[in-house]
Amino acid sequence: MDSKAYEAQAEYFKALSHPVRIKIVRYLKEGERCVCEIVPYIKEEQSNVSRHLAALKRAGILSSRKEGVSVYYSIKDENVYKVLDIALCSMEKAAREKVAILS
Amino acid sequence: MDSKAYEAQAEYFKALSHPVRIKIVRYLKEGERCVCEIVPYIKEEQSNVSRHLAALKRAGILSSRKEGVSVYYSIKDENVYKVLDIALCSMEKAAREKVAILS
DNA sequence: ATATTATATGCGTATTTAACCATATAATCA
DNA sequence: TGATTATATGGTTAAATACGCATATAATAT
Repeated sequence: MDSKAYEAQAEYFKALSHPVRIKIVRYLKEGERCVCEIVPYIKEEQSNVSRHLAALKRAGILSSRKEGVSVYYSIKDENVYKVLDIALCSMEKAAREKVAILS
Repeated sequence: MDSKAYEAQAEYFKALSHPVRIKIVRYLKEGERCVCEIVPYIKEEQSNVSRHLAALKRAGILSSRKEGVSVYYSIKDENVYKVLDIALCSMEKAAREKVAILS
């Protein structure tokens, strides 16, 4: 594995390294949503959400489709949920171990 | 899932969002290594590597153990390799699709 | 043609991150 | 004790990121 590969992988995780972006990805598990649905769900500035969506798209995690005046975003590859779930699992395990150590 | 959980997950991915840290994690797949082995492998400043190691430890991805003057780092939970591998897989898939579209 | 709505983008700023260099700390050895 | 080695940390700086506000763009409706 060469240095470009490490950089590419780092980019992928960088896209997932913000709570708003994690929240967006999880929200889209139910299916594609347009920006006008995502913004009120996320409860952040529209321009801010727009940039987070762009970041996720750049990383290849989301894709988008324009319909009239609306833009619909969706998950490009369901594997991202495996990534999220395994990470969560691992974190829960670590947290439980910490509890065990402290009690 | 509440906002703290999104932040915690984001922290985990932030720890993986740098090429040097990915490289360190992959290197440690073979087993624990001391800083004096990791630094020459990574070929970056010792202080720089030390901080990357600290970041991975803070995120709960690595643990460390002191033996004499040396500090040995190791993977805390092998699940991180599932995370890395699935992410890589997903990226490869996206890249192959791009090739298909362009040809 | 004008107004309206949905989304994206430019700009300024504050915060965070990464890197380097120098130095502190801690363990071992002579 | 003093020197040496391994690792971590303080300070500085440059670059990247996140955010808000204002505005551009593009599609639709009147």
